[in-house]
Amino acid sequence: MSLPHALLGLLAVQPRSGYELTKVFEQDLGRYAWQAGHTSIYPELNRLAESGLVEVSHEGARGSRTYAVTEAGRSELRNWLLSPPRQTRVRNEPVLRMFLLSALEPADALVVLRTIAENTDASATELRKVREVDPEGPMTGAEGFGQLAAEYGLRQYEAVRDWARWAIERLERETSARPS
Amino acid sequence: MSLPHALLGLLAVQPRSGYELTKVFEQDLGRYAWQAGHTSIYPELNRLAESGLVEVSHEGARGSRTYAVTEAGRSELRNWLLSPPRQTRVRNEPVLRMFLLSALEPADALVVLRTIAENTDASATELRKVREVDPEGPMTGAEGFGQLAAEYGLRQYEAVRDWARWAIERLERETSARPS
DNA sequence: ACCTTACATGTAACTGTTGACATGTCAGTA
DNA sequence: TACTGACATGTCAACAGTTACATGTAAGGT
Repeated sequence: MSLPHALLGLLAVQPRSGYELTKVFEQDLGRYAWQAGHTSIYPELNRLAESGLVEVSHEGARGSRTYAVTEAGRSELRNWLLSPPRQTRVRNEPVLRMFLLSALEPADALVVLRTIAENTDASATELRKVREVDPEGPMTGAEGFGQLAAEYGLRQYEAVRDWARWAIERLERETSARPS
Repeated sequence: MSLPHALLGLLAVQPRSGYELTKVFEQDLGRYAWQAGHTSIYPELNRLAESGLVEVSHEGARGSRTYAVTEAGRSELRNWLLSPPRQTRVRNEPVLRMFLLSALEPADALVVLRTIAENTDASATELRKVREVDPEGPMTGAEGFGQLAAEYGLRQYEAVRDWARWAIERLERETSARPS
């Protein structure tokens, strides 16, 4: 149940409407960290408002409501982020695929590994461009969010790519050394 | 819904009982890739057996049933692993925490980052020891599974640690450069 | 004989999430 | 004026996953 904290965190950086929050979850946040659709977000915002952790700071056109964290909400967020990282539920399909590679014959495994290496390398290259738009921008606030995220994603991609290359090399060496 | 494929993959490496599969999910697989308890595994095994993708290869003591993949199951697994990686559901609390760091004041963010850097460094050191037990073991089969997993986990930890150190450095530089 | 621990499998209620459905506003344009 | 697309929020049924409950066997120690 991290969704309330995710919302609290986003609203702590700047007040937003449910619709805007939905958009954020479609970007890097939902891509790397936590995914949520508007059908989860709107009810959760109402719950948070009821508990007094957020409040409607502005009502705009088309019935839009902009939410902002309250002091209680900011305190709850800080509490959560500074508390010991509890055990976490992992559910990562790409990683699962990597784990299951051993179940394939070496030739098939190599095909998959090469695809992984290519895709992650391409993604890393793309992210590097994004990062270079403003390489020395501030790390806190709305832009800093993107900076941290971009750098994290970049390093993730590079790590997976390098792992895939390492695995390919070992697998090739092994296959040629003792062919079945 | 990757659980059936995870089970198929594990059984493709070697036949196991539901109990043994449960144990595997408590190790690295559940730690890095996909987590599942016995209450999901047993019903799923029954479903897979009904669809003919696995079969009971042996019945042992205490009512234990050892499952093995059928040809159909092996084909389904290969299909899934070689097919284009569909979009995946991300749900990763540690990463979410990193994303939300920007919502904290720099001093608090530094505390969290230092903890992350220390923890991931410790985990990396531990994993490096595990890996060195058999650094040149085979990559396929039951042992190779562990080798790939260990290397992947190691590189993940190191990547996160390096990212945290990078973020700490930038944050410190920024804080001292223009203190609020 | 009794107790404890690990082995081994299962059901059912509850909770959380998603997908389909639903409604309405506002701006631009044909 | 009518249409289209983006904006904006919402409900509800279906489904997935977890927790708590439940049962029983085998091995080893006291």
